[in-house]
Amino acid sequence: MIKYKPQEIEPKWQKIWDDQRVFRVREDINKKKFYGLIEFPYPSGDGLHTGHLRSNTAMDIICRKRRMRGYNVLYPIGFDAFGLPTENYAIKKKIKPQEATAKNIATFTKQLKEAGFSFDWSRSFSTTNEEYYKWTQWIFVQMFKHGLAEKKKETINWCTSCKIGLANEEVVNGVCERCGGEVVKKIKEQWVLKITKYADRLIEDLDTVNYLDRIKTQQVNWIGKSVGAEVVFSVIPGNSDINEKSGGIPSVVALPRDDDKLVVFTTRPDTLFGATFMVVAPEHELLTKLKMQITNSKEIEEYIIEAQKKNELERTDLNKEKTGVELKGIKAINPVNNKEIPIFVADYVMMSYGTGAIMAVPAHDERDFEFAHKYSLPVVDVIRPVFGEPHDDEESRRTISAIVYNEKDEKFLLIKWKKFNWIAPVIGGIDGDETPEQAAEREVFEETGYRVRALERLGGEVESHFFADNKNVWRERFDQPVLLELIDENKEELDEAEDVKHEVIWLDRNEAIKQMTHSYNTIGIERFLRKNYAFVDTAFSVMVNSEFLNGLKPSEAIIKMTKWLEEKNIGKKQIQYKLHDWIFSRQRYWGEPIPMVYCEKCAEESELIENAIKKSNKNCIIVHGSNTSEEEAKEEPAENLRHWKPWLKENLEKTGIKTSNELYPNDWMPDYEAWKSVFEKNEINENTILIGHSAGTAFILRWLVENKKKVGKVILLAPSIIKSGKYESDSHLKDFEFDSSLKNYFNDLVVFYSDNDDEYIINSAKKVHETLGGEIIEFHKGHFVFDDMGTNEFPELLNKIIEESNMGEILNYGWHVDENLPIVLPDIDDYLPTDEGDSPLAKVESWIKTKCPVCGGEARRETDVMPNWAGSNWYFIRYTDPKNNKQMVDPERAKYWLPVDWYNGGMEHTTLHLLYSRFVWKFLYDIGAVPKECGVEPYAKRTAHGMILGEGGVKMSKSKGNVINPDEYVKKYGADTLRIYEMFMGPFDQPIAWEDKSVNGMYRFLNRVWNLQEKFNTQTTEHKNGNLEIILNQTIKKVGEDIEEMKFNTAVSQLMILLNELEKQEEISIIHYSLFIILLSPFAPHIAEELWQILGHEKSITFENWPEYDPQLIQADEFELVVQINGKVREKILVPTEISEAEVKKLVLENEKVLRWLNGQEPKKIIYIKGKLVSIVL
RNA sequence: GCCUUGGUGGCGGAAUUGGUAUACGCGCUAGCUUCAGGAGCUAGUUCCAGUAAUGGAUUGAGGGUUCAAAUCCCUCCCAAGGCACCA
Repeated sequence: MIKYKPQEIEPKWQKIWDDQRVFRVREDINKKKFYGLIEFPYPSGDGLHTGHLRSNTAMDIICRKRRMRGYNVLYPIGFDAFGLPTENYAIKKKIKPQEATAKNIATFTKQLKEAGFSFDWSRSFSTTNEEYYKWTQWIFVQMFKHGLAEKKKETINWCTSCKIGLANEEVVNGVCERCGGEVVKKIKEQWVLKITKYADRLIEDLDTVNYLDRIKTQQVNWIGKSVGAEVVFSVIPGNSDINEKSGGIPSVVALPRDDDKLVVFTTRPDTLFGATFMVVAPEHELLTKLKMQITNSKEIEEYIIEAQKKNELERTDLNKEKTGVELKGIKAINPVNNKEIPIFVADYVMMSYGTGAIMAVPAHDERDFEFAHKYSLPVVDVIRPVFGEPHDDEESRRTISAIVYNEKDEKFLLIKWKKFNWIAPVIGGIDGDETPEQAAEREVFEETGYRVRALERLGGEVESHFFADNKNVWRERFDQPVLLELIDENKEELDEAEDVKHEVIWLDRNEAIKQMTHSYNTIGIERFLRKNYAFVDTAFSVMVNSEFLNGLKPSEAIIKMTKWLEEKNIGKKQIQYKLHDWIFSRQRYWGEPIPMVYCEKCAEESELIENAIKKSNKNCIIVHGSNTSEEEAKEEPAENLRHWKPWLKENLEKTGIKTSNELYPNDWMPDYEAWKSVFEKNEINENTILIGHSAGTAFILRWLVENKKKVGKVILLAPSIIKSGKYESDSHLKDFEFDSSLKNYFNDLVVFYSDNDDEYIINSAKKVHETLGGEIIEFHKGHFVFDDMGTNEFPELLNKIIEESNMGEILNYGWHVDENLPIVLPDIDDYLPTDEGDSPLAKVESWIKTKCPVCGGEARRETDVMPNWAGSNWYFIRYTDPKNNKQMVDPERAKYWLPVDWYNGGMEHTTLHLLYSRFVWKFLYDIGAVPKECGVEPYAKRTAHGMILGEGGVKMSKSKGNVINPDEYVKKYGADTLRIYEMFMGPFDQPIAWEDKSVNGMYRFLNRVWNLQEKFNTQTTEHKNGNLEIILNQTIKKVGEDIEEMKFNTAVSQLMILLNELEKQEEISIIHYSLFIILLSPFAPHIAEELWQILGHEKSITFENWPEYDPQLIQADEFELVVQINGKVREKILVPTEISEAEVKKLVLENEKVLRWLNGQEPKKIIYIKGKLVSIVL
């Protein structure tokens, strides 16, 4: 027998797999498919690292097992090659990023092939291929067309050393995640993808997938949905002396102006009565808007500057004390009780969450309490903890509990009741008009003889209901905890009566809480110890000091208050997300160009629209009518309506307007009756915008007259049916007066028409304008005509009108899509960004200059390039059809392979990459680019592997010099050894340290497998060895199950157990030997193939059947019965598996050793656990 | 502070539907083999006491439930990773 030489075997088999195309797959509807995916690597200059190998090996094992199970397995690989590291590497080495990428991909390819992964290499691509990024750009274009991409000014994190903008997620501890450089705030125009519109679905659809729980949790936490209410506070001019006036009648009576409002978001509207002040973020607009009213604006300005400095330098210093400044000269009105409360600016409130302003409820929010404590602001309790249940005839009492703390020895003063064995603080009733503080001082002196001084109240009152043994009555107690200090340590003599009842004890913090006999008495000390007097728990509590909420549980109060706010029109239910829209661009070179051009002329024109519909920010209803008569309708090409109808429906639904088929009762005619039902279904008031197109304008006008409703704004797009003073009459439209009286039904009118419409439309538009006034806007060719819905701009524009009517600003006007994809990244020589931080592409004038696709005038290309997330969030789709140059993917191929059945990758990618790619998938699904059959989620299952750490458990890094280079190990031991080691080293999902010594053990294992050939005997066919048979079957079971659960370490150990058993045999049969090799083959494919060939097989082992175990043969016919006496193992007896309980008991009680332990005693109890043990209790 | 994961021999770890704690591997010890070995084979290896039989202890700490706890419950400590004033 020759020696095991992996260096010879492995290249041999890698070549055979390649030459014979063993792992290439095709769609085959007769076979069950399995799509296994690993994160495609970033081909860095450092080469493949051990982490890639671990993840890839794991999925390789799963895929190889699936093939043996008869699945059609797609296991693809590619390269995520755009990005800064390569760009920097190229600059450093003075080569082009294109060259660096090509070189790195070649290295990675070689390394991956040497590891023996069963990839289908024919489907491989790099994100930098033009044929690939053409579609990445296409996806961006689709997003833009659907209003999900927008270029807008954003305060971004700017890395001063990389000269790129970073997403919030990429700033770690105030420095750049990548280079560690300083990060500053900078306002830049950025492309932003509106992932927040998908926030809800990104949470909800998690129910449909099989992800590790911690991955799901991470996704949910990252999105950070909270439900609460938006509440509007009025702002009025006000006296600045808060202490005098707080809670009183407003000092200056002034009607709140429309602008003077402060909107807050709160998850706890139930606590509104406890809101005693407000806080705005330093960036809040109120500060500039009311600058003239604020009397101390200079002080405020200084504070803001101070806060900004902090933001830049030590944003992460969270232990810093809260600071803030009151805005003097203005006040807010708490809308629930009309009380005047002060407003502060403080940097503990963030502009990026909610509305950038809060109502502060110091009694029930730790941060607000801290702030209130520091600035001596009033604290109003609105939630009171309750212990026990109310009881009939209970006696009510107001009490104090005195928390006396001695700082010197850190002990609390408690008293021990001799008769009842109670330990409690001093508790006593409040007499007459005593304050709780006075009562506490008096009670402590009376009961203990110590003279004490009250310091402060520890939160609010605590309600409890209990039976008072000492007085023999039911009690209801409202107890105010008060913190006190000793004046001195002298103790006066007590009355004998008091002394007999109880004794004084001093206990430290742990003992005090532990020894106190009643839970409702510990709350004072707990509040003191936590330095947190704010009460936040809501499990057992009721609302107090809250008028109509009093007596309710907080959870009920939230609902009631939200309803109340809505009725009074001062607030509404609101959902907030932590998730931020995805800031998309990078200002460097090595990425996909963003296929957009900017045309100044178009932008100017679009500003007109912006101005026209600005400020109208509520309901928006679009009424479309296409043709005025059936004859005319029939002339319209059917193609138009096929595009138009679904598009209109979809867009209307996005605005929240419900649509149904009745909108178009027949294929041709818009129907006024149907539109009426739409009007009726929607609340229409002065905030409503009605947009009518073509014949739809008539429906609007008619409806307004019929219903005498006033609306905010009417926008008429290309009105085409108004004729000389009367409305056109036909079978669908009644006559109605078209005159200036219509003006009474709207606040504002805008009429749009475009210059390429026929005279009829132009005249109609002018007629409307003459009669009703309003603004009239003419557009150049291209707008508002929908002869080809797929490419026309009208949908885009309408989208914006819809959207901006709800959102406010419009910034994307002037941006047009360049449809000539791919927009190829030009070859340049100077890779340095400009001083303003723009992409080096900004210097390539010849590339930038282009024609406006809409007006044909001069326009400029976008010079930002996409971040590397862009290419990596849809690559798994492309694997199913990588060579398609007509579509992103062929729907039929997508239907067969997608969704991905199992996706494994690093924990570091389970937040952003996963979230972004799920978002992109959902979008592609919505627009039909991914067929509906593929489902709403891209990955059916997602798992994560632990990181491999360097020797000794520290992170691997080049600077530490502890990076493991897989090449060395492949050379020395072979890939099989490396694969087995990486699987065996520890639990797959946990981080684990590399241990060089252990690798050799795996090599030894494979050597022993190899040497087993010596014992193999073809003559031996049936080798019925009981024990071997059992271990073999156990191994088939365990290895199979463990692979599914990714418990590769125990699968390998089971293979070792089987090997140990095989080695004990004199001779090994062909069955045993073959099965062992098959079980081993997913882990160590090369050696398995070689041994398989030595056995005389001509075909690859890849498609051999994975074995089934025999359940009968898993258990031996005898087992070792463990005998426990009083819980200790005292004896083990070999008994037959089928032994009965009676026999066991008999056998055990006859056992010599057991008798010795029993020592004549009669067992109280004997418990028999079948097949395991017997437990004797004495 | 919050979230997640984890804490078991000298080391990586196994066992968590409560039922023999320490499987498997590394390392170590002794012996065999070999000219030699950072090779191979055999035996041993949780700790303490004992030549041994055997006994006792032991799963981060403490408490509880149970005939029985690494596993379930409570309190606390430690480590790694993530988030970070989220209203």
